[in-house]
Amino acid sequence: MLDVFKHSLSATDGLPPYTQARIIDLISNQLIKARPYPCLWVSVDAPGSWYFNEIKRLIKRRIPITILSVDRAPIDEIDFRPYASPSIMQGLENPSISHPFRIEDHSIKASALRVLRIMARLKTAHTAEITSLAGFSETHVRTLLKELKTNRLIEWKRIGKYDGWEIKNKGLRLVHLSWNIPKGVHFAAYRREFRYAGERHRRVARMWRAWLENAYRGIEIWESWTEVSVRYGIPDALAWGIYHGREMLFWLEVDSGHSSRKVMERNYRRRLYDAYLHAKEWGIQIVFCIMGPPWVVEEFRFCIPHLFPNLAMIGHDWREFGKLPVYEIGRWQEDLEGTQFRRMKRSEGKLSFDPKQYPAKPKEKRIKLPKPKSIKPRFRIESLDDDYDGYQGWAEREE
DNA sequence: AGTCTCCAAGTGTCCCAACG
DNA sequence: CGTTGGGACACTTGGAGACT
Repeated sequence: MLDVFKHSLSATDGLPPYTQARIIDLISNQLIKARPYPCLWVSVDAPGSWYFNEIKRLIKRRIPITILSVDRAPIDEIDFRPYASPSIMQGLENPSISHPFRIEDHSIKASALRVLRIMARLKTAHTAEITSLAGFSETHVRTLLKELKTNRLIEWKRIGKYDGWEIKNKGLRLVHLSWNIPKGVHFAAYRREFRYAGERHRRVARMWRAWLENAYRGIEIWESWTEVSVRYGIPDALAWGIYHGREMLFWLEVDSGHSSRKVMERNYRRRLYDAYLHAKEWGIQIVFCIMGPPWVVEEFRFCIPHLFPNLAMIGHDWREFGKLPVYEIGRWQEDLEGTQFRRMKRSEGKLSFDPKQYPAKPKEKRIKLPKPKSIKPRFRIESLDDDYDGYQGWAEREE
């Protein structure tokens, strides 16, 4: 007799598809240990097609698994892959993971949990950043944060230059529970972000959602994540939603400009090609945005190997929040001339500082390291497996 | 100057009961 | 039987004030 277990997830859980896929793998591993012939039914609640397709692509199939949208149930064994024996359907009456998370069992509102989940990925953050990622109003997020603080799930403390929020262990445990992370496994995916490197870089990436909503009227962002792996490259931020009735991805790279042009060129050629492959694979359009100081944005045009049919490339001054150039698929657009800073510069004459006369720093030295554990190359190109082992390494070191 | 907090009022949606 | 409107709820908007 075989067993079918059900695992439900939603795109609004605060995790990108890659991380959800890792959870599914962890659950599979757990089931292998617990049962002789387990099968897994994964129920995915997500709009559009990209999220669903990514989950499907990213999971490892160690046991028979079926991935279905939330409104469907497996009908028979051929829904599973690899194939399961027909007898599994006997267990399908009311299958589930041992104790699936139900929010009603906990004294927390759905909106507060959403904020807490975001905190779990960020670890420490300022209110504006959480607001942007949550997609709620600022005041509402504030009240939610206050509630979370009263429940001792997060705390108010000094983060860098200003005060901010940090998730506590209790909060982390609740979030892990809410994601149905099996007990006893190392799951430190929330440490995707480096903590002390590049204040501004991190800030811009976390504000990506709010930035887009400000710049493009009528855009609907479903979710936005920072430092997310999409197999092909790791965008600093990735927003997913619809614009003009079309499902799209908005890929952000923030570049503070501390690398040589050669390194820049090599990195962006690779990254643009990655984005192109991803867009092609899923038949969607991607807007690839570079943000940084003006000279970096200007330099970017020389890093474009050629124009891509499903990729719009835009560049913008990272000091000017809430604005972006109008994009056009298959083209490169920047709006440096239109920014308040450029106008100012022109009226004042030449800048006294010309970054181009200074030698470029090697890439590895661009991150300041107050703590040794924040060592993390900014642009890593490695396989998924390496990446995942990385998580575990981090988790072990910190626990 | 840039943040965060508190407060009051306003919008939009859903449910349900009363009314024509 | 359909519609109407009150209440609850979740969230937004805007403004005053305080902290650093």
